[in-house]
Amino acid sequence: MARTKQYNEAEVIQKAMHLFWKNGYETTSMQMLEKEMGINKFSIYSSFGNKHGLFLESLKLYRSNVSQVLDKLKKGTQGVEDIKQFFYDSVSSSFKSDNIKGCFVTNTYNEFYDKEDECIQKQMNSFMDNLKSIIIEKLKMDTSKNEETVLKQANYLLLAKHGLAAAARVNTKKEIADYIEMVFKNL
Amino acid sequence: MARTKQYNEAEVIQKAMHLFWKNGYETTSMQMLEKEMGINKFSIYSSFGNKHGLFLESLKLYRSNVSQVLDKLKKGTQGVEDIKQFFYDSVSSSFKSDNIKGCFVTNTYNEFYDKEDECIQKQMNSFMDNLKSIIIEKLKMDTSKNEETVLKQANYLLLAKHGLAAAARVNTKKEIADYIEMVFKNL
DNA sequence: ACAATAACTAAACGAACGTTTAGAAAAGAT
DNA sequence: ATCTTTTCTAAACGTTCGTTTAGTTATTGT
Repeated sequence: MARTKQYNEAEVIQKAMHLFWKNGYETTSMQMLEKEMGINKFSIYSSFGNKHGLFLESLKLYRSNVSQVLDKLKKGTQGVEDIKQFFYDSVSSSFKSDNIKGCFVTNTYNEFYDKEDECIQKQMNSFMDNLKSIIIEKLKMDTSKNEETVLKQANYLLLAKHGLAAAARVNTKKEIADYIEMVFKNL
Repeated sequence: MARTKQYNEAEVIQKAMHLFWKNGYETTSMQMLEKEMGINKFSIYSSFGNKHGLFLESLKLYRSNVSQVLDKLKKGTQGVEDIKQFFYDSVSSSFKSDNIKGCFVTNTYNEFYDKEDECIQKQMNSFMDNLKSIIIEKLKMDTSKNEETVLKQANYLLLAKHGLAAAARVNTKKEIADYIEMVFKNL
């Protein structure tokens, strides 16, 4: 046969993901990706097609990482308390090391909102829809709430989560903790 | 003397501001600015130095526009209710016409957060500090709140405002109204 | 050991970016 | 009306972008 790859695709995607996560799509250049991933442009293109393909793989990896946190939320039995814990879990990964970069999905959502990119939009919407249905499920555990209240609170929480992810990039851990506590005070 | 300018600087800044507001700094190209402002690149450079200078002028214009809303907040006598109204006022301009683009300052804050641009950072910080002190002032109108509570709630509201501005770009008017109502439910 | 084949390096591609510049057009002062 | 001065047009500047391509290196099966 022939020569074998000198890099592991899963490993280099992870490195690409962190770069995209930190800087966004447009700001991250192929040059930066080369350096961070430790492989040549040619290798990137032969493995992932193009920059966009690499970004999609990074998004998928992020989602699969985050699915652990979502599973934990899904399996919870404490309703609103589970959601609150999910909020904390969501931002906790932003504080590992010194890289505060919010939520990759939300960052992407903000960057691509008016870009008309079907692949990305699809990923975003399925993520958000999934999250919303889980939140509704948790809220319904409190049977005293009627349908309307549940939906209103779900919308509120989604927006709070969105805002939190955006704010997580520029605020301190304490400020964010205070914010989460206040958000759930209202439920 | 000689030929006179065929455009009004104040007018073209306004057009530039809307473009930057909608797209952010990097995404807005000189080509787009030429088209939107209706003048040539040469004119832009002779009036504003460079793209960065034009952006700073756009930010200043935005702040001076927004200062009306801030003055209204400052003059309010109803404490928390004034802040709530300020939240509504802040997003209302996003719904004039179909251009939902959040808060220009917050958008800029997010884009420039890790860019090390002193001029921009300075503008951002002075805006945020100013807003925070006004919010604290309003919260203190309720004399039953102690210093600690006031500071905590002010941080909460700033973060909520930040998140709101980010979310305003992707959410509907109703979702945003629901969010604001929930934010102020127990202050 | 050798030929075949895939992975690698590095240079170049066209396009778009922000910025500059040389020359044409126009308006006020004399 | 002419001269002077400034604005405007339009083309080109050097970089950087994402992407491609020719040529070299290395590994595997025979």
